[in-house]
Amino acid sequence: MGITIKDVAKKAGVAPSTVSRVIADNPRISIETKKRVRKAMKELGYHPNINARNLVARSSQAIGVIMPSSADKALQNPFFPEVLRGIGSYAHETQYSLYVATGGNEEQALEEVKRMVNGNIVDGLILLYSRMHDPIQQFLTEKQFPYVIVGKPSELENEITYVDNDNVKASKDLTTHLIELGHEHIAFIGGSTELTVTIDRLIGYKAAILEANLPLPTEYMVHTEFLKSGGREAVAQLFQLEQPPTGLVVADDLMTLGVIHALEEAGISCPQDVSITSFNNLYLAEITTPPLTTVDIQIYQLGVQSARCLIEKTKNKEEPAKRIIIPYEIKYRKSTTAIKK
Amino acid sequence: MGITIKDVAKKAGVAPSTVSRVIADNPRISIETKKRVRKAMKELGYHPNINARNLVARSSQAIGVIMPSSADKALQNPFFPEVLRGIGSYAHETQYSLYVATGGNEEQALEEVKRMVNGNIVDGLILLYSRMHDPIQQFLTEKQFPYVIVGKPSELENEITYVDNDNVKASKDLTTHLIELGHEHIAFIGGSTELTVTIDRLIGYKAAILEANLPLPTEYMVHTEFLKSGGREAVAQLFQLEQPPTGLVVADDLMTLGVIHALEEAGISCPQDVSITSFNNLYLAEITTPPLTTVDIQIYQLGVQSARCLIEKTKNKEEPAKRIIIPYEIKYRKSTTAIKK
DNA sequence: ATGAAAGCGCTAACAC
DNA sequence: GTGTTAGCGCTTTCAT
Repeated sequence: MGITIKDVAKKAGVAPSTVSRVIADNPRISIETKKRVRKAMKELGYHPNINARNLVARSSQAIGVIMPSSADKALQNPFFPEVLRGIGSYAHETQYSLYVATGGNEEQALEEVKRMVNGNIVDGLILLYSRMHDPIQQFLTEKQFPYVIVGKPSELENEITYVDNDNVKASKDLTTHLIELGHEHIAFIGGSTELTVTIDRLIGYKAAILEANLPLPTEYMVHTEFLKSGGREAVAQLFQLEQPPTGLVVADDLMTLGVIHALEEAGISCPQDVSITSFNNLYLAEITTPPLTTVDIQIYQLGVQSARCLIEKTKNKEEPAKRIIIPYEIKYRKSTTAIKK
Repeated sequence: MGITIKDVAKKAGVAPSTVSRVIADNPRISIETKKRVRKAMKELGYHPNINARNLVARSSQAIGVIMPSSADKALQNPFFPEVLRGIGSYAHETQYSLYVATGGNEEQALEEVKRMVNGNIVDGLILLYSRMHDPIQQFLTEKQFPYVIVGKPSELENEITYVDNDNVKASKDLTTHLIELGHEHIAFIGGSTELTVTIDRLIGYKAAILEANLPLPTEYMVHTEFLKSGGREAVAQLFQLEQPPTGLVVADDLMTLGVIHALEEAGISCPQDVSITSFNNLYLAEITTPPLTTVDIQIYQLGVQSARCLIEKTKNKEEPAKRIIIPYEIKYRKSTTAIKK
């Protein structure tokens, strides 16, 4: 089963190596033989065996994508298919294949990574999350295996290539927007503090608040599991306070959906009673009630650029670590409004 | 770079073939040599080169997953990461790797499929969509390449293995539920009529309506692009009618989100003015306002079972085509209520 | 129970 | 320009 390079060679009346060179489009082969060989390939329906090629080339022309371990529901976030689409697009362009690992739990994820790396299945990896004390990162760093992070590394920031937004600034902008609308009581709802993205967005929020000389009670900074129970607890906590917030910075659109729902249940409506700002500009940010003022972080581009970086890196191992910052754009919609006096 | 089977053989004082047999856990090797060889592998940090193995085995221990071409926003549907998680879980268990292709457009998707199939990159494919006149399916069928569909094939139903829900029945149940709540004017909002899933859900809807001897004006069956513009047109169309519906069967939770939003804009509220039923039980179905009555189609299981079928099939090419029907469960929530008299 | 050797399909020196 | 040949790392007869 399967036409090989030899069959083509025979049919075209040349040596196998010539066929190989034609495939590689080696300039030292005459145009005429190229034509003849290509014709033979067509007629026989030849397709190169990637495994054989990779075996000798010691590379796989494939990159791996590691999703966050799926114990939590975070994977249901449309963020992931969207980055994947970006990565896939660049991979396709450059003829790379795309492996994914959706580790059930942390341990399984590590196993998969080891399999991919040790088995020469992929030339490099993209991590779609960034956590502190991540055994996968440790493993890759030790092995000196090429990888890039979508998001910001929690440590060794200068030694790891990553693709990210300026989340601090974006968050600050968002908060400042609320301040400019007259809000003086602004709270922050974020995901796990283990995630660097949460931390950055928190920092930006704090910076804006402090700069404006507004109060910053610790009760205004709430962290909830990324999706679980839709931010209900967060809302409960915040709106029981003596001085409940009138503005909210929420770290993710999907979380915001939960927040809005919890608010409605509590009889608080957006934007009349509370203005909400959010992150990611998922498709659903436009079709919620109200549509969300949110940061478009260009998820697709995050994907494309991470793939680009990684592939560069696998081709040139000496490529220095770099950071790529993807610009963001705030989409102003109906979930924010000026404070009523 | 890389420890090979030879290094292990030398260190353990055996022949390479013996090491190979140890890896395969061949019973004809004595326990003692096995131990010795395994020890050597550990000490050297040996890992088999998958490419070499696959080259001789003529298999890749990998399966490919084809997403729908991402031109539309459908990919942002959390359905996809969720099936992927299911597939990945089974693949991991069985030590298979997972390739994905997120074709930009139809043509690119076909290219990727050809690359995967012809290059021996994968042993089989899972299609995460089912469309009429799909060139990818045609290609695979011609090649006799193993594949399974998540969803129902539009043709050759008995010759293709697929994993699906009983969408007709589920849709009928949903519609009947509305009827039992006293609704007499029930409309259907579905996605593209090219998708078999839409068709099945439409059939179920119709069956229930007819069985109850209710009117079934053609204006009550609306098809909109799966996500685009959040069902706004659909809503506009339906609620301009002389007799607007009081019950809605919508083919997807994410679409429903758009529908609810459009309704609110039009001053129609759910469930007071219109009851809504939906499909998929995405995470967000619980955190919308109101929470949705929706069919839990067990997306994760769809993934697991499709992987299981496919892997069985790649191992035994004679495995007959079969259909696996995953049970569903209707989640009754607040988006449906009895009609007010 | 183990070793020797051939070969999977391809590429890359090295010849000429 | 093109052919010859030697592997890449592994599995798998065929011997012993």
